[in-house]
Amino acid sequence: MKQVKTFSDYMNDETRVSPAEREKINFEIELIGKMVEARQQKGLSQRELAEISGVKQPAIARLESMKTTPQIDTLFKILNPLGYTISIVPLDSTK
Amino acid sequence: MKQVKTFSDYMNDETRVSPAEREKINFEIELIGKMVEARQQKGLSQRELAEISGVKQPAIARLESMKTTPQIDTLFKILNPLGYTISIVPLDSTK
DNA sequence: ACGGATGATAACAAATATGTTATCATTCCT
DNA sequence: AGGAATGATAACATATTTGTTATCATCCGT
Repeated sequence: MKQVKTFSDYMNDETRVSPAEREKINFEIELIGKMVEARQQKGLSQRELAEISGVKQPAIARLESMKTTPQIDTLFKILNPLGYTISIVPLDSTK
Repeated sequence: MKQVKTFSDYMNDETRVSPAEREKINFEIELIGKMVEARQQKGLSQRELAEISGVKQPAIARLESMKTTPQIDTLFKILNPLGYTISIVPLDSTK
């Protein structure tokens, strides 16, 4: 049994988390961070972003508190007015 | 009001689409292209990729023929063994 | 011609996200 | 204190994707 001391240890343990799951978790952390930061930096409330993006305020709240993982169309609806998009990149380009 | 479900519906819809919808279309084009190309370049059949990724063959077929838009966890499950991941980038960095 | 592999599709169940509406606790301002 | 704004949450309906299982047509090699 491996000793798990940190979050990184947990994330790097492939017996518990697959590489794809790790990618997803890292992506969500990055997503929520940029999403919340950009929204607040633009001085927008969840309700205002809801009006602009077309995604309802409860859905935004659920996403920001990581209760749910967004669908791709929801992702673009929210990221677009915040000045972001997503792109596909080779795995080794992120190291 | 027309129901828009697939990429074909987008292409056959002459009405305007929002910026977020356009981002989604571009993303899906990029995704399917790289997904199919990488799979074939690795000499993998849909069934083999299904075993490796954990995503069932019918689901892969639906995605490659753009019948459905993947969920984010499905996206990572498929892209990871093909050597890709996705990242969040500023909008102007894609021009 | 035959058998195997391949991609596509059908039908239904299960899982998950979002819409909708309402409400709540907290913070902030007057 | 009072009121408005904010983020979070509840409950339920709706929409969409995926799992599951089976089947089909086509192509390819023997």
